Amino acid sequence: MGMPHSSSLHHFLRHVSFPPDPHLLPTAFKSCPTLPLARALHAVAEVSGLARDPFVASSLLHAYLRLGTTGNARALFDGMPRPQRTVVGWSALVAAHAARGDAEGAWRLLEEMRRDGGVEPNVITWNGLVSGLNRSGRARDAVVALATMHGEGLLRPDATGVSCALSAVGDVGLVSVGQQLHGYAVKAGCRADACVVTALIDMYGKCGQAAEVVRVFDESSHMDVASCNALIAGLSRNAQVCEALRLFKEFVDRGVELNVVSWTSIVACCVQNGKDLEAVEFFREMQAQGTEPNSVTIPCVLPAFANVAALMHGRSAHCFALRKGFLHDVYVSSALVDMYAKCGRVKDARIIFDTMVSRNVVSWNAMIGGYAMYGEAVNAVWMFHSMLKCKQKPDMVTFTCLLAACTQAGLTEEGRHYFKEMHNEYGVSPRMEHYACMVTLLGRAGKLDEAYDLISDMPFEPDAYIWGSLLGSCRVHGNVDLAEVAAEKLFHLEPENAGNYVLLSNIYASKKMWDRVNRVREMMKDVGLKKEKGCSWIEIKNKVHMLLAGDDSHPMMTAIIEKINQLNIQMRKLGFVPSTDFVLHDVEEQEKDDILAVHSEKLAVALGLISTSPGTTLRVIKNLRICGDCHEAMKFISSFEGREISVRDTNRFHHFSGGKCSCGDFW
DNA sequence: AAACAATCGC
Repeated sequence: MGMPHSSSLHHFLRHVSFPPDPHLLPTAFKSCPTLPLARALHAVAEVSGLARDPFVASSLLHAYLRLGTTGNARALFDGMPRPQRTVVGWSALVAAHAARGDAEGAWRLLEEMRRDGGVEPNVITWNGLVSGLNRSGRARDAVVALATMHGEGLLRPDATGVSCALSAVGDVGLVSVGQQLHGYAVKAGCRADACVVTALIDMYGKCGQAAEVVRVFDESSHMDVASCNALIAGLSRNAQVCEALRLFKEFVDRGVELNVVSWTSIVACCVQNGKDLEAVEFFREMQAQGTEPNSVTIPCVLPAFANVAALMHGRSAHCFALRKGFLHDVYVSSALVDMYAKCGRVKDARIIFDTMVSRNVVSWNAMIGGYAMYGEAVNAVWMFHSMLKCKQKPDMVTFTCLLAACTQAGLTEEGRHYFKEMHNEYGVSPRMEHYACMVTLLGRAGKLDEAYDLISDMPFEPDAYIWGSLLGSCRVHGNVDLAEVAAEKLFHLEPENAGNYVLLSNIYASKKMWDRVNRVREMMKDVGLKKEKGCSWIEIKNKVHMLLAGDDSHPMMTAIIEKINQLNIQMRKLGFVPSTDFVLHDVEEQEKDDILAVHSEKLAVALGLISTSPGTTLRVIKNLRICGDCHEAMKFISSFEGREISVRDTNRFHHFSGGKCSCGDFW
């Protein structure tokens, strides 16, 4: 219990008198800022005999509930004479239990008020129950309450009740119940209520009904900012990012009074749909037009900075959060931990983590995942054990991060151990991503048969990622038989993924099985292939640059290409031989200009080299895994340019320095 | 007596 905010304390003190006054006390309780003060004032009321006054008792009951003690409230309520224990008091108690996530306690109270109190719950009791359960994250219980209420013929809620109910239904994803409520709202005549419109949009959005989201919005007559915001969020949830952007611009043009939620929503929308640079731009724009970010905006925008390695942007968000006192917010600090880790500053991530006032499972996972990205498995394992010591229960993401750390560092035994333990000790059933980690872990250790057995014993159908991992390991260890099994599955699961054909063909080539190499090439011609475009980001002087493989639209492209040619000459002199293993990878690009076939990370590094002063560390982020050829090249470049170069790919960090990589060529 | 829109980690 901290010190009350001085202005609320002053406000409160205006209503305290001595001797206590029966008309003043209820006002005092209404504005009472802390529990100890409420208890003290309760004692005063008790001694003076004013506690028996129904208004005094009722206001004290609500003060106790507002300040979070159901125990004191209940004791007070039980001490009240029976006629004073009305549906109002019972409803408040039910709502308070529900709001704390205590669904069982709320149901027990509901029973008790009927049986012992002889009081029937009304619509407000039910609304309080549904909305409380929903707000405390127990949407499922809220829908059960809703169904019970319906079963008892009590479903006559007003606009507020319908809004609460829709919110709960949306969280559970029960579109049919949502439609019934929609119909009810029309009949009850609250369909046009602003809260109901917003709640309907929200519900349809959460239930995956994008068309309904737009329809409800279009049918609403006035431009309510909350419903505009719900529309953006609903479209974002359903991957309709272009439509969301279009409508947001329209809101701006039509002069809708956008608020901080609107701007935060569009930032979140961009981040959730892979438009990180656009998110950064909206974040800038919101501040330019005078809307200050709040403690929700910061964790929304930080993943965008993290995804494009915008360390400077991330740092200024950190400073802003510090100035505004947002660092106490676990969402803000957890997002900062992740941002620093992903921007190459795992030590700074750790400092944030260590100074956090409260941590949840997400904070721990961000830190463990951070160490995993750096291949620092020892630290990841140490964090995991600290987490257990701090009584924080691990969840499935924890084990994904932990197993990934073991995989990156080649800790085969430890990985096996935690995979067994996650289910046996912590009751977390392994899911696809855990099996994928294990297949990679075993595959890298050369235990291909064991990896295959694990896949065969999986309780659900393995996905392409699993088979892809096995195929990759077969490439490393030259296992043709298992490679063919894996490739067969992959050609079925994702026939258009060029990488699988390339891998199998490379395996055949390494065994000099040329007829099979040709057969795979024929297959590649028959199916329309899709290759994900390589894309890299680098932050130079507070600006993030995006470089695309095979795209020469960057304004500095001529200088970049010149630098790459110069690097190639120097590398050859130092004995660099382009790896033949990756040649087929670029087979389609052969006809194009050689320069356009340069991978995006090389373009980013070349741009970094020519745009920063000597010795500056270069931080590059890439959307795919770094290829072996680029990996070798980076080692050479770090050596003769005297630069630290860090490349974060989809898997982990590669920190190149003095001709060596932090991954030890193991990745 | 109660209420709608935006948030962190795979």
